[in-house]
Amino acid sequence: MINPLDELLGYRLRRASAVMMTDLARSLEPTGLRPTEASVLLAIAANPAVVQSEIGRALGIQRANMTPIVATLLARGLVDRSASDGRSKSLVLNEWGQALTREVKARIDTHEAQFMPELDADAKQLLLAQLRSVEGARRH
Amino acid sequence: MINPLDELLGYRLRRASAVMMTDLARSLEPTGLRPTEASVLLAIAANPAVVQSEIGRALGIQRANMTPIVATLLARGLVDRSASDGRSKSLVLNEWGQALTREVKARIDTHEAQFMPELDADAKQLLLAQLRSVEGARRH
DNA sequence: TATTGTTATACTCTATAACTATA
DNA sequence: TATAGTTATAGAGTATAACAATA
Repeated sequence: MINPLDELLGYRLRRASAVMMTDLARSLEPTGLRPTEASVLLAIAANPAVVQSEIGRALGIQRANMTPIVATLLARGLVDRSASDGRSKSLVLNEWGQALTREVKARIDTHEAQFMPELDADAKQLLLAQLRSVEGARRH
Repeated sequence: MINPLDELLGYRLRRASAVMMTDLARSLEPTGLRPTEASVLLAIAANPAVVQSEIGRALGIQRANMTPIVATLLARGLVDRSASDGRSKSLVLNEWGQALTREVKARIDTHEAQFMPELDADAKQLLLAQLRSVEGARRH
């Protein structure tokens, strides 16, 4: 059967992304984290005392959707939260969060390596740059 | 703020794909079709009398999820369905479906062009090939 | 036995609107 | 007025299991 979408950038991105997301979800399963939760965990790890809404802006997650994600990380005892000013709340990883972050990073590294077998460092950087350029070509 | 996901292929694919999917949905809005429905429409157009389950296999849509998509296309009067054998059902576009397909193709072309400003034909083919290779590197 | 299509259902991610409290 | 966080809700896409009808 002819697939008329084969040559479409948007379609290829969607399929490639779906494959990697499915594999990532499976790779993270032993940590009990979903991809979105893991991405927030890594963002907190890289930016101690960051404010919740700022993570959302950086990761493209809306404020309203950050709430249950952070609630999950708090409920699992990975993150500590304290008032930054009266309305903002700073997030930091505690000891368990840091330990789990190391495991998450290792699992993501293994996962990523599965999908870039034949690309050298330069080709990988070019590919990432092209993807950023696609993302940045957003229409307004 | 540092985004520790910036260099991850999976993350860049996800973000780029999300941007294009959002724009595609908006580009298709005047047709009343969602991206998934449009993709099935194009698949039928390219493969007259194709069977429903085969479209699903080609597009990565499960049988169970094809049912409501095809039902929408039937309800909109774009597609005709007839028994292929006792259990399979052949799908063809009728006159309205063909007309809407032309509009969908035009809108997708415009949409795609927005996101590949500086790539020549060779670079585009290379990029598509890399995305196929990512997709094919699926673990089992 | 395997396949087609269907139904029902659940989960993940995303989107919007409205509310409070603080700045 | 604008921002941070919350709540509630809806939609779109995807996933699985079970079923009837047919190959």
